[in-house]
Amino acid sequence: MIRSRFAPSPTGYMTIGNLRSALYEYLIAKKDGGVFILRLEDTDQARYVEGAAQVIYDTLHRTGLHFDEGPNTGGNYGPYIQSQRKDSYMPPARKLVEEGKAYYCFCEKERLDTLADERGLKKYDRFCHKLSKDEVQAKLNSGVPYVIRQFIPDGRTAFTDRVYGEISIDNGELEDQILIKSDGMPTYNFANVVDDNAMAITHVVRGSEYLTSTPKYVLLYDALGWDKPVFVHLPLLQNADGTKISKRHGAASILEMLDEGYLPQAVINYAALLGWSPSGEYAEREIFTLDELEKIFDTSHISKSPSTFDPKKMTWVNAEHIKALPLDVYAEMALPYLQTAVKTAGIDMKELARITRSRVSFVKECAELVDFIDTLPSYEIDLYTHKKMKTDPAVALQALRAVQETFAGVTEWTGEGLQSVIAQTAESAGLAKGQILWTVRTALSGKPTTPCGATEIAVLLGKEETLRRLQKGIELLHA
RNA sequence: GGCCCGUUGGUCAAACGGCUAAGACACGGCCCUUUCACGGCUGAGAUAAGGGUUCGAUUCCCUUACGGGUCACCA
Repeated sequence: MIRSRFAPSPTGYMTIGNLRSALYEYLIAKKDGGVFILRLEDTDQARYVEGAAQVIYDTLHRTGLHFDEGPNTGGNYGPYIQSQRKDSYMPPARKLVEEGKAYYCFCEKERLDTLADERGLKKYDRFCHKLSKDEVQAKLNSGVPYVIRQFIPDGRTAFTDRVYGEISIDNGELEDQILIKSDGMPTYNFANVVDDNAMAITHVVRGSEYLTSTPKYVLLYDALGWDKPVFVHLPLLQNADGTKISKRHGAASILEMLDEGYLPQAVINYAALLGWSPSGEYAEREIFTLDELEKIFDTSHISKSPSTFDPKKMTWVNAEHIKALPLDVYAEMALPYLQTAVKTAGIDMKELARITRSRVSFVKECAELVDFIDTLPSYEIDLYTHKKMKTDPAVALQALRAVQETFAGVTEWTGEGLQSVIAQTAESAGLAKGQILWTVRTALSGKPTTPCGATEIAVLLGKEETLRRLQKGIELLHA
C-alpha cells in the first residue's frame, strides 16, 4: 500500500510549486489506490504564520486534493501536526546516542561562529564528541543547554532517486547534523525521517532542492535501522526570468489565482504538466481532469530539468476547461457577470451563456462580450468599412435602409426567418449577403467583435430594438 | 568556493543509439463566401560548444561554457 504525504510548513500561502508537489504526491498514491496524507511541519515556532494552516486546507480542498489522513481528518498515525508529536523525537535520538551514533553537544552559538570566522571551518569540529561520559553527564546534570548531533561516519552515501537516478556523495561533505535543537524540538530533517517512518510513508516526493540533503536522510534511516522510502525529487519551477518560483519572489498564491478566475481543474491540469508529460495513448493530449490524471500519471515521465511557469499557456488551459464545462455549470458561473452586464428584461441568459462559453479565457470575460445588449455603444463610421466584405459607409447606408424596410414586415422573428429575409433583401437590393450581414451586425452591436452573428443578435434584441438600432445606424451614416 | 543536478525552437516538452528531431502554447499566413472567436490547414523556429565510443549519436563517455540547487539549532 502506497502512502504518500504532503508535508508543508505553515509559513504562508501555497504557490504553484507547492501545489505541484501536493498533486504529484496525491497522484502517486491514488494511482495505486494508496493513501494521501497531510502533515504540518511546524517545528520552527519562529516562522509560524497565523492562519497559514487554514490556507493550506482551503487550497487543497478547492483544488480537489482531498487527503485521507491529516490534522482535521484523523487517521491511525496521528497526530498530523509535528508540534503535537514532540515526544516522539527524543527516544530515537537517545537511542542513537546510546549506540554511539549520535552525541550531546554543548557548544554555544558564539563558539561555533568564532570557529567559522577565525579558522574558516565550515563543519562542526566535533569538539563535544571528544567529551568523556562523565563530562557529558555532569553537564546534563547541571542543566547546560544541549543539542544532539548525529556522528557522520566516513565513506560515501548513495541512494537511487526515482527521477534523478543514482546519487552519491562523499560523507566528508556532510557535517555532524543536529537532530534535536536546544529548545528540545527536532530539526526538520530529523522530524521528517522520524515521522515518515512512524507514518509508514512509502514515497517521499519533494523539490530537487532537497536532493543534496537526501544522503543525510539515508544516513539516518541506516543508523536507525529503518526501511527507506522511495525518493522522488521534482525539478525546480522558475519564473520567465530564470528565478526560482518562491514566496520570497512574490509568486502567485493559488487561492488568489482561483479568485482571479482560474478554474481549479485548470490549475491542477497545468501544474501536472509542469515537469511531467503524458505518454502512450495520451501523449498527444494536454487537457486532463484530476480523475484522468489519477489513472495515467507515472513517475517515469517526470522531467529532470527545471520548467518555467508560462501564464499564457496557463490561460489557454483555463479556456479549454471552460469550453469543457457542461452548459448548465458554465451558465451558473457566468450568470452573476451576465446579470451585471445585461439588465434589459427578457434577454435569455442561458443563450448568452451558450454563445460566450467558447470565447472566454476567464468566465468573468463574458460580461464585456455582451455589454452592447443593454446600450448601443457610440461607434465610428469606419466600423462599416471592411475590405474583404466589400463594405463602406455608402454600401452600409444602402444595406441598412433595405433591411429596415424588409425587417419591418417580418412576423416570424427567428434566426432562420431573418436569414432568409436577409438573403432575399440582398438579392433584390443587388448586394452580397456578406455586405448586409456585416453592416447589420455593426449597426446592432456598435462593436468590431461580437460573440455571435447579425441574425442571432437581432433575435436577442427583439424586433423593436433591432429596428431602432438600424434607424440609429442610418442616422449616423447620414450625418 | 566544495559538492550535487541540469542544458532539445521564445515557453512547455516527445524521441530512453537508427528514417527528412513529434506535439502544445505564443507568433505569421490561408480557409471556414457573418468580423472576432471556435475549428481546420499551413509557415518560421531547437538538440549549448568541442572531443571521443559506434556502421550510426539528442540519446553513452570526457572536457569546457552556461544555468540552478545545496553547504543553518530554516523548513
